[in-house]
Amino acid sequence: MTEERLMDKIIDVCLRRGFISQTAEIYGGAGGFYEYGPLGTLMRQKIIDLWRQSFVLDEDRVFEIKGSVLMPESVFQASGHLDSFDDPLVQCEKCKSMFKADELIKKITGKTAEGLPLDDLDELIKENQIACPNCQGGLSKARQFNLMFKTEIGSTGGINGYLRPETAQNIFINFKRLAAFMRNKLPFGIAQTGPSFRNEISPRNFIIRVREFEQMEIEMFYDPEKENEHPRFDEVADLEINIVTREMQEKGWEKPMQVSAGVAVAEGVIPNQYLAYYLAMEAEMMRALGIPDTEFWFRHMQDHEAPHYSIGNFDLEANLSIGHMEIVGNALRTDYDLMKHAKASKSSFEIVVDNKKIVPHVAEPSLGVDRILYTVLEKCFREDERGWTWFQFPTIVAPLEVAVYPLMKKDGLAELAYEIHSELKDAGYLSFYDESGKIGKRYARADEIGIPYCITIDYETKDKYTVTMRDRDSMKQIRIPTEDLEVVLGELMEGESEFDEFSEINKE
RNA sequence: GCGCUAAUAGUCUAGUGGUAUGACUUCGGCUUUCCAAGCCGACAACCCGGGUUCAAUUCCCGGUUGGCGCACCA
Repeated sequence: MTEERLMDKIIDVCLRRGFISQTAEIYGGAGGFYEYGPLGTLMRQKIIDLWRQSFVLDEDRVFEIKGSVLMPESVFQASGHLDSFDDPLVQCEKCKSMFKADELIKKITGKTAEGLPLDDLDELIKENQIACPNCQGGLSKARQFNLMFKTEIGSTGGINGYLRPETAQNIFINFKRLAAFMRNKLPFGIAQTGPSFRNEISPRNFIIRVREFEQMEIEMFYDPEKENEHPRFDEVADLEINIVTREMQEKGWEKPMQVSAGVAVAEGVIPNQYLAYYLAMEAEMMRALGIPDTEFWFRHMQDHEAPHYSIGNFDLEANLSIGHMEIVGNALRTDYDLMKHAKASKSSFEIVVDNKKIVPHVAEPSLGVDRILYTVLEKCFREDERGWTWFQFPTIVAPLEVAVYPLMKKDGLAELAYEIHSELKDAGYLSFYDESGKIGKRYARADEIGIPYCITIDYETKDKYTVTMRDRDSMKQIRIPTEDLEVVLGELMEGESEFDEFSEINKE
């Protein structure tokens, strides 16, 4: 196939129409960093708003915080993030185990190798014929893994600081105050959105694998004894989700298992209600964003794939043109983080439940804004045989919601159209006004960036106080009284009425 | 991070040891009473640094960024 890749087509539109571009482009760029333009920013905000509404504001015992992006070394020392990745590592070519090069050399030879350059470490490994301690396999060359961005805090560089590799840590280290705010009663959740940073070895695939990314996370704290007493689980129990179990992965499989959240917990497919609740919520959110059920599943990660803090991840994987890609991670972090921070900070993170002191367990849905946004772009992308493209965005994620056009500039139509546009903006719609060129071209421009509705003002608007409204997906047009415009638009956007319910006007 | 490969207007491209082709887009004008029409005009580019050369966008070296493969991916 010499056909242009879907991702390239999407990148093309993103560049031309103000969605996304590379950071520091005029200076040659910086790998793994992207800038969101006017339309990209509007979409991002809508995705975050949608999440905030259903995952935070609709809940009684979930609150959002905003933590610091840069934190002192001690935080990541305790969390375990620093341990494995601030040192030169070697990897076994055979069993793929990773080892700290300097520690391995010291263990075998007794010589201190700390702080040596990579070449010297390689030399020592070769000289002493050091092999993999597990399987005796050959070792790779030493490599520096700085997966966290390091800096110094204070003008004289008093202590080391790191950009956070996940937003979650702010929540764990503030646990005492947050628990007090929640009056030391379980369950409760703390949410956070914001940027996280990972100095990826090899950024790839546009905004999929990047070094700065936006997360939407919740740490849901619950009593492990009551892991199947989620207060609102019955509201999602009947929702269907697609799951790929570990067993299916071992035996081979063709289609994911479709099962309701309730049945999945009852049959032990998903470990508990707290995790299952979020899988169901995420599936609902994906559907709302225009990503069909058939295009994603939740995969139970194999043991060796799960992060160091999780006893089992269910990742939401989307069926993208570049293969299945994790766009949401759902982890069971148990009491791992609270225990680590309690020990390191000499604090106590216990909560009294039924006269017993317990350390809460944590279920964590971690959604990547950038990856979700890219998935929306791919799944809403449409192209016809002429090569014209458009985005079939649901209104809830469309960067602009309505475009207002005068059929022509003259005879006062432009002024009238601008007035209607202003009123729509005042009413809270994301409206866009354009009077240049021919009407057909303006429709095409609107389609390309996925504006769901276009309003055209013509002579009948002046004479009979009606406007035409054009539906992006069907290209059908209806004529409605100007005074009904805001209401009709609202009903269409909320899905309370269908475009077909209104009388269609015939095209020439 | 390794290997291969590429880099020319906003986008896609042609081409060259003597400053660069075309299309689309954008903007202005004419035309135009509902789906990228037409006509006129305008704006706008050789990734960065060094070397060779009288002269480098072109050749060489290094870097950056992208793509593919491997590896990695909390």
